[in-house]
Amino acid sequence: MSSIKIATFNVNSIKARLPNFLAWLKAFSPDVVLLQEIKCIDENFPRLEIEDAGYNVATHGQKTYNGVAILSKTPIEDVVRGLPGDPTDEQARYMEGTVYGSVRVAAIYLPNGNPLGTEKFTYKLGWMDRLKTHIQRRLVDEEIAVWGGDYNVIPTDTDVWDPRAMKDDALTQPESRAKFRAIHHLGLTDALRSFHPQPHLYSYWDYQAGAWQKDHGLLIDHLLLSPQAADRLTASGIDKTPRGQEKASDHTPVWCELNI
DNA sequence: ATGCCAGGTAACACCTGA
Repeated sequence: MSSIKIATFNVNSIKARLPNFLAWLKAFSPDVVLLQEIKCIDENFPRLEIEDAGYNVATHGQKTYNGVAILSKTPIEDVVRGLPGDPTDEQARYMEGTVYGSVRVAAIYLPNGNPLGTEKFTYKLGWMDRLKTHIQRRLVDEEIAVWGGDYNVIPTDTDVWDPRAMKDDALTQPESRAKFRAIHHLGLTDALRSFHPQPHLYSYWDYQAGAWQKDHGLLIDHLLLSPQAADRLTASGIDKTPRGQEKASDHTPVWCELNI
């Protein structure tokens, strides 16, 4: 029996983050990484640099916005790009692959949904319905599976520094929270919360208004585990180190460790 | 009430983010 560390990290542009990200890979040595907001097409992903660091790479990018990727120290098999359920959806926000032979992982960049009252919020809610339907279908396979990423949902009022500051935000709306709960309650386990139930743990701090220095954060990056993955969960956490560095992403990695 | 900061694109301003 050995264990693997799986981390999710919204890098806010892989090209802008490359030196920081390579330093983090070396220091933290995750076995699998789920990336969001790579903000480039597949051809422009810095594949060689990341392969040189010891990782296999699978990408699902697009120009300027969004984009997800999976990195693994082992080959990435059976890659599927895009979230099923809407053939007209061209935004690169979802991909899956199998790592370590039998661990199914998905990288998720759920729509932000702001501002309320626009088609952006409608798109967010529709995307969440599609995600729930898809996960429900995948759970039938009883695989060791991890759905990790930037869910753009603050699950409860204790997952934000001041709920009043976010009360009109798509991330805290009852509809957003209800759909997140519906996904969670399919039988998934929140890896972070299994070991760290305390309030006011954050994975995101705005660049503006000194949010990092004041610890005015949000918890929006989550790792949801199938029962078969949860049975193997041994540790989890948030690595705040990258957020404190120069040229940081506004997010920081959330990770879990599984026995395989 | 709004902008604050950061990244990308394209162009020397605007869009998006959460």
